[in-house]
Amino acid sequence: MPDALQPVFRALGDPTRRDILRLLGQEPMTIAEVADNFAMTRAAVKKHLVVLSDGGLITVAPRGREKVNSLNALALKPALEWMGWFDQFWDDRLDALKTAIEKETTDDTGHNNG
Amino acid sequence: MPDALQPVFRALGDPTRRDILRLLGQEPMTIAEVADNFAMTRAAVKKHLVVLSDGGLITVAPRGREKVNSLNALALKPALEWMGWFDQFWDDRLDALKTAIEKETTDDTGHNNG
DNA sequence: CTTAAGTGATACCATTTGGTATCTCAACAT
DNA sequence: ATGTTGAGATACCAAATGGTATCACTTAAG
Repeated sequence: MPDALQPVFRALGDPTRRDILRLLGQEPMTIAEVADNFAMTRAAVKKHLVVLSDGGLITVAPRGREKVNSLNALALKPALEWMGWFDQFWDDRLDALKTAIEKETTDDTGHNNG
Repeated sequence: MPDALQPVFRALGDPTRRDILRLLGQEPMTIAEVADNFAMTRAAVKKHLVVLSDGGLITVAPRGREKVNSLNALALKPALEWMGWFDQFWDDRLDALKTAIEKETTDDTGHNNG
C-alpha cells in the first residue's frame, strides 16, 4: 500500500471533522449528539463520521438503537509520524542528537517515546 | 481567524502534494523539475504548488525565467501541534505522570484514577 | 399493534477539486 | 531579431465533496 495514511489526511482535511475529533475527545457521542454541536443535518454529520471512521480515527459501537462514536486517537500516529520526517528541517541539532541515539540502539522494536 | 491551519491540512490532504513536499525536502526545484517526477502536466503540478504555497508549506523564489520552489517545513508545525492535543489519548501513563508532576506544584486533592 | 425516536441509505444539488488543453508572456541562446 | 524554453492564465471537463431532503429500517415506549 503506497499511501495508507491518505484516509487519515483526507479525514483531517475538513474543519468540521477536526472539530468532531476534538468533540469526541471529551466523550463518546451518538450521531445525534454530535450533530447537535453543528449547524448541519444529522445526515451531513453522519457523512463526516463515515469519513472519520474510514480513516480509523473513530470507532462506532451500537448501543440499543443508537450508535456511539468514540475517538481513536491512535490512528493519528501515522500522520504524525509522516510529519515527523520534516523534523530534520526544524532543528538540525535535535535531529543529529536523535540520529546519534538511534545508532546506539540497533533494536528494531520500534519503541517511540517522546 | 477561527481555523488558521485549514490551508495546511487542506494542502496535506492530497497524496501528490505530500509527495511534492518530500521531494522538495531533498532540494529546491523549479516547476518543471517537480513535474518531471509525476505523471501529470506542469499545469496540474503548478496548481498543487499553489495550494502548497497557499498553506505556507513552500516558498517560491524567481531565478531568471524559472521559479524555484523550496520547502518551508516550519509551516507544518501548527498542524503538528494540533495533533499534539491528542497525545493525551495515546499514552495515559505518560499523561498521568505529567498530571502528577503538575499536582506537586498545586497540592490538589489526591484523586487518583486507576 | 401503534407510535415515536435514532439511524441507515438514496437521490439529488451546488460547489470544489484535480486534471488537460491552449494561449500568452518573459527570459535565455544564437 | 528570432527561435526556444519555463512559466502564468484561462477555459473547460469529469469526478469528488459537502450538504439537504426523503424514505426505509430498527428499537424503545404506550
